[in-house]
Amino acid sequence: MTTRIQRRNRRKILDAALDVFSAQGFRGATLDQIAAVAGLSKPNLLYYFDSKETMHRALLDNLLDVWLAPLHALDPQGDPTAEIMGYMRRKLEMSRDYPRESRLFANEVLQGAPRLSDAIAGDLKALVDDKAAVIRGWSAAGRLAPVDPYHLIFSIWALTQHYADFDAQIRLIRGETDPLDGADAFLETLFTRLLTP
Amino acid sequence: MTTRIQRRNRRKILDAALDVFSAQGFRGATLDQIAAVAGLSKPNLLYYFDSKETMHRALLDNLLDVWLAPLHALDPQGDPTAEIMGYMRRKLEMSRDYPRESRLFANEVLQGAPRLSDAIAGDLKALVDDKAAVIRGWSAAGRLAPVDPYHLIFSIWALTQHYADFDAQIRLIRGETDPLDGADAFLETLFTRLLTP
DNA sequence: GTCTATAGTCTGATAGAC
DNA sequence: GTCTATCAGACTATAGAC
Repeated sequence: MTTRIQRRNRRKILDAALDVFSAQGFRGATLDQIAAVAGLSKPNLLYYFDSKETMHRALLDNLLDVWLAPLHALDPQGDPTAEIMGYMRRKLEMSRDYPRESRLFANEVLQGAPRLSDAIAGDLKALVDDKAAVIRGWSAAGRLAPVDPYHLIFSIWALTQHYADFDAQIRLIRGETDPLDGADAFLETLFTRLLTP
Repeated sequence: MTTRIQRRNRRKILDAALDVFSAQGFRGATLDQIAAVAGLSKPNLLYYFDSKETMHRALLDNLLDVWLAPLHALDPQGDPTAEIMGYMRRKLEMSRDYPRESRLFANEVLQGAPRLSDAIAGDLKALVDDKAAVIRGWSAAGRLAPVDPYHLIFSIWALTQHYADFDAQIRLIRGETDPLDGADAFLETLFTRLLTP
């Protein structure tokens, strides 16, 4: 039996954990920091989650569905250029709306994906292989410029996630300007020129 | 007076430290790991470097010169497209030849650039502002397609560093294929199409 | 210069009162 | 359910023999 208070506390803890894990990585984060952000005591955190590891796992499990959704939505029946541009736009929106999730993911992969290799080699690889075949078909039919579908997908990841993951650097270089200001127009031009047959 | 043995040991330690810091981040790394990789005892590490922090600093200081060199080499007198393509190629080579350095840098920036903000807001910003002005001039003169110079530079960083920083993910998706296989041809096409007036 | 031993601190997790 | 107190292990750094 789960009460309303329990659900609320679990959510508060996971939100604080996302704050800290995404900013410090798994080993860099401490339960003290998470407890402080959540406004709860350290033992209280461990009443809701068995361990630091469990907390982190819960975040990654939540993350993966959200992370795969935009690519999942790429429709083989749609217009090729419009579908890929739409995918790019959705990924850029995710960098704007969920920068912490992007950095949580980046921290993991950067450190060799120790807790994500199963998910990446499983669900993510299957999804990418599937959509890569669709894109290859579009190119072969002349409906899209000939491009390597894997590098195309990687380039969308790299360009959109960069704005969340390297936010600190971009801010220091651009000063007052919002890091994402002009990014959509730039990426729109970049991919339109690449994809038009 | 610095002996040959001292120089050799310092180099061995820094190489081991780069291995571990780039793979685990600053807090994730331990002196035990670095000592094991270097083949020295933990107190011996601290004979050559005052602290873990000092070791990390030494790596970052070395890194910055190497990191800025490719953009520094972008020549205002050269052919616009050739200069930018050359810069992109040099950055991609750095991802191939110095992936650990790329990940060391990525780890730092991802965690808010706590130890790099001065260098980024100083030397790096000055260099980027300088080269951005050059690129803007080229576009205004019609020698290059009109592009936002900052986003152009960010896109080169994002696309080239992605192959080093997200290497684990790319390997899991591509299997046997070398992550960088086909990357040069893809990026060549992408930027040629973007930059041609 | 390099080692073993260890001091002192931080951190994840548990015990037990309320 | 939530807290204070605390344990056990890991970690950075130092002391001191050789």
